Amino acid sequence: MARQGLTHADIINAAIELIESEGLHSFSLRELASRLHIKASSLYNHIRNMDELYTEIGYYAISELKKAQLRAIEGKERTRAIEALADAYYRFGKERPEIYKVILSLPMVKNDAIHKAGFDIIEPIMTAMDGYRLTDLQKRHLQRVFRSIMHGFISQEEAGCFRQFPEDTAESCRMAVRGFILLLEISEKEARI
Amino acid sequence: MARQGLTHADIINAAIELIESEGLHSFSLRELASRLHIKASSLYNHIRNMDELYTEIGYYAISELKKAQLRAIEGKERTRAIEALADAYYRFGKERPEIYKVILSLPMVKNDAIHKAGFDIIEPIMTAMDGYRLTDLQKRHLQRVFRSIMHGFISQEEAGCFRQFPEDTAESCRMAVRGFILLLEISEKEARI
DNA sequence: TAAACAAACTAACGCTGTTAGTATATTGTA
DNA sequence: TACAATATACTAACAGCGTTAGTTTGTTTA
Repeated sequence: MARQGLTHADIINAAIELIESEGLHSFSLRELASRLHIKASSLYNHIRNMDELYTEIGYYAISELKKAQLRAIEGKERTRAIEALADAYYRFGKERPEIYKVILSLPMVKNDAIHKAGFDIIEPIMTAMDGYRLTDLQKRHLQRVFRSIMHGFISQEEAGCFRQFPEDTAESCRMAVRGFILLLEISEKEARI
Repeated sequence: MARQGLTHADIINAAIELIESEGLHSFSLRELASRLHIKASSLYNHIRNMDELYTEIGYYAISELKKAQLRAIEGKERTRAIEALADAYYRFGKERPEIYKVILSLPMVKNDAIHKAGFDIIEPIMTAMDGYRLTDLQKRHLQRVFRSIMHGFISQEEAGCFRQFPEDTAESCRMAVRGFILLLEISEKEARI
């Protein structure tokens, strides 16, 4: 009754908005339904269940993060590209922490869609490393290193794990990125041997 | 009735055991109570609420991680100390992933107990850096870098975020640690200027 | 205009953390 | 030893959660 022609996309968008404004922790289907002026059970006409909703939001988050990173490295090479990439990642994590968290909750089971999402995650860093003469094996290890540094930084800062000292965390992050660049440079030298 | 003289510690220990065996995700007070052959409401004679239970388990996890790290670096210096520290951290995360996760859920509000726990987290890496001639400011930044790398690695591997390639993740982790050691070495040179 | 479909509904189930009120076993004290 | 106090268990219930079944109703298609 009082049908409003809600689409699947409307549901996802409303869910993203709600998660970003109220936090992932307090998100619920009943609250989402209430925002859309329907009952929770009516959501099931548009989504299969909560897990799939999270999965879709996770895909969205990954694609947004990817876009931000690709935009950041456009036209840049080597050190400048890596620094810009790290900066874009860091800003995404700080500006959209709730959406960022959803990525980690993705069920990384061998599934075609998740397989693609996995490669969307690594594409920016892989591209940014193009300017370095590295073997594929080195790149496969090094992209993990980069992602560990960035994810570790964002999630710990968000959780309040860096509050022991007042020093600027962005500065600590730049230091971490510098360590990664050093690693790229020596890996490059070793690859030539 | 049929009183069994349960103590606060019994509850915490049973909770830890249950989380480690069944996973943090499926943990519930009713399941915990069932394992102890009491009703869920009876738990409230021993704990204030679930948040406080998690907080205590988080303290436990931090102290275990700290012990493992301090044991690992005993008698070691510089590169060997850092590598041993990283290895101990990595193994803790792999062997006790469910308990490890609880640390991140700790409410890092300014509170005396949590303040102490925060310093328990950084003590091992701070000690391991003793062999390097660094300024206090450098150490405060660098401990964040180390923790980011290690936490980023553990949490992403646990979440399945490193499954794009078959390469050994432990090898990727050693590479990350090598980058951190490079950073320590260059920071040391800069500190002498 | 009738049939098919889509999108909403109500009601309920089993799960969750949590509280109030009650009974009983253990412990401390006179 | 007897009595009071305390601690530990209980039952019953509440509000919230995700989810399902069955039903009504508006819209679209034939």
